[in-house]
Amino acid sequence: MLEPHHPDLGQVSLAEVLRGLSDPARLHMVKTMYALGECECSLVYADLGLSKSNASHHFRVLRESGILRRTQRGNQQYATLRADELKARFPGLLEAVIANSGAGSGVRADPGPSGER
Amino acid sequence: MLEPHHPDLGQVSLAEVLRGLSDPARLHMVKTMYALGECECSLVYADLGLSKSNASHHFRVLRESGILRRTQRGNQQYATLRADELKARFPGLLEAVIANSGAGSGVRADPGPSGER
DNA sequence: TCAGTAGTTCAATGACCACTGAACTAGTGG
DNA sequence: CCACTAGTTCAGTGGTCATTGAACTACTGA
Repeated sequence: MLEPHHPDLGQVSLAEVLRGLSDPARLHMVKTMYALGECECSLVYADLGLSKSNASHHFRVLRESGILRRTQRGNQQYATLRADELKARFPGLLEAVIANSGAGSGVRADPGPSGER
Repeated sequence: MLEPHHPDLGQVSLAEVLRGLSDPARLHMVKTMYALGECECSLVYADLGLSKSNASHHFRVLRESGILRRTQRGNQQYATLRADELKARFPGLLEAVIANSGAGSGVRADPGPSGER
């Protein structure tokens, strides 16, 4: 398998990183990786109920946003947050996201009235 | 004109806020508002080259993500970052975004010769 | 009343996104 | 060689997004 491309973080804009983080499933994945360090992909999305192909999609988005790095060992893919690089490029951002990704931050409590338009 | 709806920040998820911030134009708007405090909408998007309707769209996204508050005085709409509320709800996040929204964060930079990695 | 200003709403367009299931690739171990 | 496991790629679907231009609302000042 071809080594997937990992962008130079210097080339990644803040907006792109935020876009990568702006999905509840991906936030959950990031949080898990932050807690576990390098880990098998299956571990990251096991409790998320994502299908294989959907998980693969989200991993790709995160990789292309510069948020994680993937490596292969044997039969399995491993994923690692590019935590140090992110902290160097966007100081305080990852810390804030991790600190605020707890309960109540990824899921809304109430659908909201959506009373307009 | 009907008062627009401003969501309770307690109901807004981190993913939604990140989504609101994940566009270069909106990041720019947020940065401008952070620097200027309450200000006329026209000031916020004047140097962005956004059309009126497009700017109105982005203001609505930011409002619905809980990022800003809009008020009307006379003929003009004013926009204010909900900075204190955001800092209370997602500590460190707004600070990190503002601090990293400078040059090179919203727009891809030139590759740069001192290539690393 | 009338023109001008400020901004919203609407319909439409093209792009992209999340998600699915099926087909595919690649490594592991019998 | 064969099945098994782990994950990717592909085509397609429905939904949302950014953007535009035109029509509309609402306030202001002459």
